Amino acid sequence: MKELISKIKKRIHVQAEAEAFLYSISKEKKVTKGEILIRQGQVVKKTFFVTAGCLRSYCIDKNGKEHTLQFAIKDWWISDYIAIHNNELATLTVECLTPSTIIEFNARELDKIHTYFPEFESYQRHNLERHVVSLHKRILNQLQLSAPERYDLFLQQYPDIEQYTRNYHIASYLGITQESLSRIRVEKSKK
Amino acid sequence: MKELISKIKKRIHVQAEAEAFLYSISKEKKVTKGEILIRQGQVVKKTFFVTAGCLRSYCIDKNGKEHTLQFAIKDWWISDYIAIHNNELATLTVECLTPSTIIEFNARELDKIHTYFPEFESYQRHNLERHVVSLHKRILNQLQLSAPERYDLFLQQYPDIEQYTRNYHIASYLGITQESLSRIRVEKSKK
DNA sequence: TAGGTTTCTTACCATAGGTCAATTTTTTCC
DNA sequence: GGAAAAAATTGACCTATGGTAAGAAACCTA
Repeated sequence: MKELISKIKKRIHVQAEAEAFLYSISKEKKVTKGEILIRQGQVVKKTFFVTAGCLRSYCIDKNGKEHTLQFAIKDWWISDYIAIHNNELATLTVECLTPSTIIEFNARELDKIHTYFPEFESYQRHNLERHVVSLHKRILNQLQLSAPERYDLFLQQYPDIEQYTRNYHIASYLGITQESLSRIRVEKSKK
Repeated sequence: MKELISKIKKRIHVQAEAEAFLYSISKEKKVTKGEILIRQGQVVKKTFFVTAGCLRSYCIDKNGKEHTLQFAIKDWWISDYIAIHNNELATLTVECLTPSTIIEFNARELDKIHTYFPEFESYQRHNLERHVVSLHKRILNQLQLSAPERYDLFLQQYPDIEQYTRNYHIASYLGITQESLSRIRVEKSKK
């Protein structure tokens, strides 16, 4: 929790009351590998800040295949924002990939911080802008790059993530099968 | 411009001063079909609100192929947010697809509205949240749907856009070639 | 409304990546 | 440390979509 607060403090002034509020609505938790924090089809109340380890969010399509939307490592937030924003049931599943430490927030409560402490508006707006930009880039990459190119870029962008993930997690993020990823890795190692 | 202000007023209170500020930094323009508002590689200073017609943003890859990131019709914003946010040269081109009316803003000036009139922070945060959600959905659709399914969904989501666009605009949004889209349309009409 | 340009369609072939199944390797956990 | 489970690899084959090129249709614009 200290990490999160000091991260916020780098960008805005955090009053003692705001800090206390954040503490009051959060709970630090250790989660084990394989634990499911949000399950597709259920009500989503929580959002998570990762302080150690790695989580991912994914959806399961009509053929039972998984598609990874996001990985979250230290200092990232993860939840099902589609469900939270639209007030719908979860379309995503959030799964813990390694033993991790997270801070759990009630999403509705957390949202109130913008009302109580308006300086958080600008903090959050900035975060969302950054997020939008990274999503724009991801979409453009998906449209214009081949599978091997996307994999190379992924390794650059997330150099540390392979230690946490299985190959099929990465494949399902890149939009290919694990078999294809395996072949791409073989080709790459030949060079 | 009235449309934009009344749109904002639906969500927050807009002081007369804020309204005046918006007027002072904007310019309503008519643009013709084919006009380029932002060109890949150039400095991006402006952001556009569409009041009539249709624009799109796209990038050109190393093989010269276009990939559409976004269409913008009435009441949508469009620019190269990657460039604006990262203070880089444009990676996108913004092109006018039909005769359109737009309101042009200097992006830096517009950003100041959040400082001068903090109630716009929450307005903008809400917009960004919605945008993030729609981008999440687009990524998931791209990962899990076939080309014909993506096309069907596109027609549902943008029922009016076909009147403005050429088929290859849509194809490049869906991540397929115009020839493939043509074949998909033939199959669809057979049913 | 003619002539040129752009867009769309179609046919044929090519290919990236998918599917399935068998095998090997790695991880898990008692 | 070793059995069982999970993950990764590999090979043979398949399929959705891409590439190319040519002709048809649509659309500007004079």
